[in-house]
Amino acid sequence: MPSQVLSTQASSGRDFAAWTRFLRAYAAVTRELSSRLEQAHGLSLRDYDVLVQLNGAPDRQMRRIDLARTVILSPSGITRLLEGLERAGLVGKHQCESDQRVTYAVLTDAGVIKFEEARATHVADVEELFSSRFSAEEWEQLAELLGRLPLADAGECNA
Amino acid sequence: MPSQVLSTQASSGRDFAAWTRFLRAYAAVTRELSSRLEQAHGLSLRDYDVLVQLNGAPDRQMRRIDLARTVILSPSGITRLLEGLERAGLVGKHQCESDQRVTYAVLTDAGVIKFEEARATHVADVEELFSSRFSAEEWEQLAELLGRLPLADAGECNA
DNA sequence: CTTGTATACTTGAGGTCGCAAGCATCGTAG
DNA sequence: CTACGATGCTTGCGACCTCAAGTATACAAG
Repeated sequence: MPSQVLSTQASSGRDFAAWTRFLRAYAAVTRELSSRLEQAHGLSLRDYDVLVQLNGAPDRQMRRIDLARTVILSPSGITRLLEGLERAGLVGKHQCESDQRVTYAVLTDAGVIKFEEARATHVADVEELFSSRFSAEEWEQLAELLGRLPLADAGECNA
Repeated sequence: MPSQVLSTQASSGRDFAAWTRFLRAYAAVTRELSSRLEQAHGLSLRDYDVLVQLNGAPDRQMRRIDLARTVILSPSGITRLLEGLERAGLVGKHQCESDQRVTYAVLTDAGVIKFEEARATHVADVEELFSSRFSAEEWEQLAELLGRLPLADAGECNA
C-alpha cells in the first residue's frame, strides 16, 4: 500500500485522507441533496431526518429532548427546527401527563403524508448519488464503519 | 441490529443506514473536534482546512476562488472566512499581476506557525477519536470509499 | 473602440446552529 | 414541607454559511 507518498505529514503512520475526505464529502453531498429536498418539498435535511425519526417512533411521537439527541442537535436547535415544522402543520405538541417538563413532538397526518412524499424523491436522490459509486457490499461496509463513530444516543420514554 | 424494523421501505434493496450514519457521524464528530480546535487555537474546522491547503500549496498561496472550491465553500463564504484569518494576521492578500480580477490568499509566517501548532493538537484529536475504532486497513478503506464521492475541484493558476 | 459575456470578488439579507442564561418541573434528602 | 440538584425547554446572542445582487476586470466578436 502506497500510504507513504502523501507525506506532507504522516505523523503517526496514518495520513489524513479519510478525515479530509469525510469533511469534503459531507459538504458536497449535503449541498446537493439538501437543495433538492428543499426545492421539491421545502424541507431541510434535518427536517427530513426528524420526520423519519418521528414516523418510525411508537405512536409517531417522541420526547423533544430524545429527538434532539438522536438527530444530534442541541436543545435549542430542536426547538427552532420543530417551530418550523409546527408552523407548517407537520408536527404537533403533546404535553406529557406524568411529567410536566416534557413535551412530545407528534407527527400529524399532514406530516405523515409530507414525509412519504419526500421520502420517495429523497430515496431516489440518494440512490442516484451513491448507487453508481458503491456496490451493495461497499455500501454496507461504509455503513458499518461509520456506525462505529461515537454518537450521542437517546433513551426512550414509554407513553 | 433492528435494521429490518426500519423497513417501512427498503426501496431498491438497500437501506439507508449508511446515509443516516454519515449525517450523524458528521454532526457528532464535527462538534467535538471543532470545539477542541476552537478552544485550543481559536480556529474553526474550516479555518484549519484552509490553513492546510495554503500550507501545502506552492509558495503557500492560492487564488481565493480555487481555495473556495477545494474546501467546498461559496465565494462569499471564502471572503468572510479569510476576513477572519486576515484580521488574525495568519493570511495576507496578494494581487495577481497578470489578472487584476484575481487575488491570492497567502499564508503569512505567523500563519505557518499557527498552522503547525494547530496541526499537532488536531492530529492528536483525530487520532484519538478514530484510532480506537479503526484499524489501519479500515481507515484506508474508509478514505477510499469516501474519496469516490463527487467533489467540486479547482484548477490551478501558476503565478 | 464598443458591446457582450464570463470570471473574480464583495456586500446585504436571511437562515441555521450552538452556547449561555433563564424558567419551570421533578425527585430526593433533610 | 422545604431546599437543592437534575432535567426539559425556551430565548438572546453571536458565529457561520448561502443566495442574490452589484462592481470590476478580462477577453472575444463586431
